[in-house]
Amino acid sequence: MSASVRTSHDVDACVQVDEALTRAFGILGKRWNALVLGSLRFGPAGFRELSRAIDGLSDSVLADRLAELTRHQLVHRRVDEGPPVAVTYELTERGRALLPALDQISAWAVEHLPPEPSAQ
Amino acid sequence: MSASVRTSHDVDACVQVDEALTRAFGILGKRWNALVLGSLRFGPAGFRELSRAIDGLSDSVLADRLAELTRHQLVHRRVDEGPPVAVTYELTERGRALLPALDQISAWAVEHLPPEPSAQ
DNA sequence: GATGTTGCTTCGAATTTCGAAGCTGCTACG
DNA sequence: CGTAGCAGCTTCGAAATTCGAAGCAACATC
Repeated sequence: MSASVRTSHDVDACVQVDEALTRAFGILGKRWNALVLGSLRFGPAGFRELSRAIDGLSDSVLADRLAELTRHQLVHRRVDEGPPVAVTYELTERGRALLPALDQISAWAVEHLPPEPSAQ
Repeated sequence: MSASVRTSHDVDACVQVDEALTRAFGILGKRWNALVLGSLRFGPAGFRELSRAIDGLSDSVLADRLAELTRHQLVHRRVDEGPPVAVTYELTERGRALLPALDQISAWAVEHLPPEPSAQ
């Protein structure tokens, strides 16, 4: 192994551990994905509903994010052929499994992250 | 108020709940932040060390991310005036408080997120 | 049939992210 | 001394992403 000087600990070892984290934040690390999942936390919702619920998110990006989350099978796109065709997005089991983690992050923000941009 | 048709539940109510999540993912939702925090999980590390540990992250972005995380007081920048000046980054208490959540996300990825980009 | 709502898509512009290179300060080698 | 190397960044355009506004088809409401 290319063992060079280690100042404190072997950082290279983290790379393995972080592989799962890298995969997770390949999805969650995009600007609105976690918020979309968070908005679906309490039940299914339609496109326009989500668009209004998440402030600052444009339609084009929302469509992109929903497609991505659907592709990763975190949300499911259900089409109800009415006549008034209605599209509903809801979390899959995979998506629901992520909710406890999101709750924990939310709790962390409440406890440790001040509302101001850290200006205090 | 503009109360329109609700298909399933009142999504507007989520906005309040998601405020903490929004704040959290204002930081974690940027492309490398969570990985940087994850790399500091096991102890302090230097700039170059982090640069090599996180594959694909360029120096310019790393500097940006470290500055941001430092501004939010998630990491602490310690300067050891040698003569060989050494800079060390380490998690603050606020940053350490986030680790359990990151571990949970990592565990979720191991259980629910296949290594392939959802192609299975 | 005029207006409004839903579920998107397309467009060009603004913002962000990127990699490569460069710079200072120090050590090590010869 | 001279060259080489490493640490810790900063600067620079180029590429990728994100943005808001507008448009469109299908339907409901007035």
